[in-house]
Amino acid sequence: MTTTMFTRSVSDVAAESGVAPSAVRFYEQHGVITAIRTAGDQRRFDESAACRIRVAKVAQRVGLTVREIADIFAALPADPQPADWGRVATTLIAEAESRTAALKSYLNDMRGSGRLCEIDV
Amino acid sequence: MTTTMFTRSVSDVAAESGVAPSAVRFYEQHGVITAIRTAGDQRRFDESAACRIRVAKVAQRVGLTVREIADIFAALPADPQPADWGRVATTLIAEAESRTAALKSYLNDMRGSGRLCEIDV
DNA sequence: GTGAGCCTTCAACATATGTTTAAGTCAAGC
DNA sequence: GCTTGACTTAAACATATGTTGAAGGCTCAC
Repeated sequence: MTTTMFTRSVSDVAAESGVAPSAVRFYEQHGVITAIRTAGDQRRFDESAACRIRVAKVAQRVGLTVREIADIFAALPADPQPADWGRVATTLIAEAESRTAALKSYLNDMRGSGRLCEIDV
Repeated sequence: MTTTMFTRSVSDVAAESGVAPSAVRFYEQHGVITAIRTAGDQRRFDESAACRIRVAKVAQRVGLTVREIADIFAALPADPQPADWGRVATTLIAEAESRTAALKSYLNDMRGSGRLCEIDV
């Protein structure tokens, strides 16, 4: 069993995930990623950090807030396994589809409802 | 043919759409809705204003910005007809589904790509 | 053990999305 | 004609999502 290695610095994770170092610190402050500290108080991340950030950026595009994403990621254990990521993926997709369904439903209802925002296909 | 009537005040539209009067002014500033002015410089909206706002609120939930929504609504003529709303609805749904597809695609790709964010179903 | 290049925190700034408040205008009923 | 209530603009405030800059500390390769 390999112990989780917290070897990445802020700039490592920034480079791996394609965001600015300031964003990496921001995501840590808001619980999207977590870090341990070195004796000299520097952050060290494990390999899942860059992954969490990349997923978070895509999730933000479907309307999820950083807080909501952090809440969903709370289900990920330390050293997440593929199955853990799978459950998170399912949750994220369900949320995105739910919001799209709400949009479709609202737009569809417009068609039916009297003179209220009449709509046609 | 009925000429479009700009009869609603800010508070009328706020009540009809379920947002605060300040939000109605905000959406006008950002092009989500448009108004004419009375001789006394007060805003008057047509019946589509409350509808635009309600649709905008649902669209924001799938990640569209106010700017993006205003751009999509730019396709609506004065006194929009059901068919006009239908085209806007199609555009909004396509955008929402595109973003959800991007999320799914990204999460799905994670599964395949080596040791990069391994994921399993 | 030292210098270059990271890292730290904190505060200010920037943009998006609004709300609140202040000071003043306008319309309508009494 | 005066009061009342809704309207106007402008600025300040609030939250979310970051970026930038200053002042200083840590690490690693040499």
